[in-house]
Amino acid sequence: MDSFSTLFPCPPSTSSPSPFSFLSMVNNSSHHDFQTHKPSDFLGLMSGTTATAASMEVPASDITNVDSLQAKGLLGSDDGEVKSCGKKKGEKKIRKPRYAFQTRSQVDILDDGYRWRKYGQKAVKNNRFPRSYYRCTHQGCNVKKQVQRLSKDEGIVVTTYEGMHSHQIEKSTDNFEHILSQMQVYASF
DNA sequence: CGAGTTTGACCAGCGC
DNA sequence: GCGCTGGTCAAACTCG
Repeated sequence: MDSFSTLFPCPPSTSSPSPFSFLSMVNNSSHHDFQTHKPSDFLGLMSGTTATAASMEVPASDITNVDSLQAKGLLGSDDGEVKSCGKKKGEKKIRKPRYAFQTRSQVDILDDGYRWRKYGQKAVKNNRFPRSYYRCTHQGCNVKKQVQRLSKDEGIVVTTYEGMHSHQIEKSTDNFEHILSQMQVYASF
C-alpha cells in the first residue's frame, strides 16, 4: 500500500441520511477533505463501540505513508487521476480518493451500517497483522474498504474507505450514529 | 442453498 | 529486467 489520508470531512450531526454519509460527501470531486497528516492535528473521540471505547488518533509513525499525491496538495490531482491500483489490463488507472480512519478498538470491523464482503487478505510488510479487503455488497455500489491493525499498537485499527456509497445505509446503526455524534475533530489547515 | 469467508494464484506498478 | 509488494480474482469452503 502506498497511501492514505486521514481526515474527517464534516461533523456527523448533519442532516445526512446515514451516519457514514459523510464518506460519500467527501467524495464529491471538490475534495473538501479535512485532511491532516500530523497526529496532533487529528484527534477525535468515540465511545461505546460494539466492543470497547474507541478513540480516533493518529500515531504519526504509522501513518507516515500519507499519499504523496495528497500530501502535495490535499488530494491535489483532483480528477481522481491517481496512480497505481489500476483495474485490469488496458484500463485507465483511476483510483478514487481514499480516506483512512484510525480507531482504537478491540474489534477490527467497525459496524458502519453497510454490508461488506471480504474479498482478500494480505500480509503487509512491516506489520504482523494482515490487511483485509472488503467490498460493499450492495448492488452497483463500488465502495471498498481496507482494515488493518497496526503492529506498533495492536489496539489501533486503520480503516480505509475508497469510493462513495450509492445507496442508503442498510441496517440500523443507532449505535454508530451515537458514536459519531460524540466525535470531536481537531483539524488544522 | 445463498451469502459470506478463506486462501493461493495472478497481475501490475515501482524501485533498484 | 527482475524481484518485491499491494491489490484483486476465484474456487473451495463454512455457516445460518
